[in-house]
Amino acid sequence: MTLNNEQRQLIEEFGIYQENNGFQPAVARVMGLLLVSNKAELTFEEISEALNISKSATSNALNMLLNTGHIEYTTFSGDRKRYFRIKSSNWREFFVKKMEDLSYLNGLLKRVLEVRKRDNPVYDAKLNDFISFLDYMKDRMPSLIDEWEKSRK
Amino acid sequence: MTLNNEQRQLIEEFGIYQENNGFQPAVARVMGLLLVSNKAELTFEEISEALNISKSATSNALNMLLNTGHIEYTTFSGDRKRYFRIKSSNWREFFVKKMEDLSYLNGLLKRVLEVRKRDNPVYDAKLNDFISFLDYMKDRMPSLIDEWEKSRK
DNA sequence: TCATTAGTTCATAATTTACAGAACTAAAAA
DNA sequence: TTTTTAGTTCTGTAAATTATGAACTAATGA
Repeated sequence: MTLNNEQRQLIEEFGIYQENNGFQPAVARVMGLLLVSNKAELTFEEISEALNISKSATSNALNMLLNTGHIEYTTFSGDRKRYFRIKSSNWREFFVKKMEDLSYLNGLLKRVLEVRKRDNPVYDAKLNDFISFLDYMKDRMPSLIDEWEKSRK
Repeated sequence: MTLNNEQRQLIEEFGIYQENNGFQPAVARVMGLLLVSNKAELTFEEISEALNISKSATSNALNMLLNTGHIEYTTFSGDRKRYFRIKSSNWREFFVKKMEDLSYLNGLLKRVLEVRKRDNPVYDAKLNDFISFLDYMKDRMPSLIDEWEKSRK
């Protein structure tokens, strides 16, 4: 597990990005490492050593990432180790989750409109604008993905 | 400042949503209150009392939200109080920020491709897919917003 | 000029989080 | 059968976060 300085730097930057997305620091670093490393698959030990985190932190991080479907592992017969890698199918899911998040927000905002009673209708109108915008986005998203796929061919 | 149970509930749910977006609990509740309250504009005191948070927590939350451009206030002559409200222009900015966030991620991923040296080209291919997808999204977003605006008329 | 109001700042307390280290377990190897 | 390996779980704690309350400030009003 040799990492050059650029790789180490990138792991940190990606780590901070994912911390801001609500991941624990060590978990975020593991994702960064699996993304940036020259080897696609790394063992428990390699991860623990490369990132200088304890076995318990490594265990915790890997299990969290397994549970949330961010990583997976393969095994080889006659080798007790597991080889962890980023679940590559996950990019699409990641984006879908971002959209679902907006969808959840939109649900909250619709309830806000139902619950509050404002004298000045301008406020409700503005909020309605945003709600309609989010609805529109959600609507268009599938065809947008479609178009992208076609444009690739 | 009377809030019914639905409103209180919604403030909490919106609060948790915004906590997950990186806001402090009290800050998130202040946003929720300003969104859900029947009055569009609330004073320092009303906010502090409605949410049952100390003056210092209120001061801190309001200044944070002012600094980050999430709220604004008006004043009335002969009245020393400030009347805080959500900056309504901000919905658009909120969405733009989400997109910028994806754009930042995309920048990181492009650097990942440059830095790592994978034997199996399939991994790079998959990552390239995602990068190209994000690029495509960023490209299409302005015209999508355009279309939405036209569809409103 | 003194009191009040509206809000800020500071020290500190309470809570949460994030991780290390050690003891442990279960399977495989010797 | 004992040892090694690969990882888990549990306990303690350092550090960070978040909020409180009290003291303070600056402006207004009486």
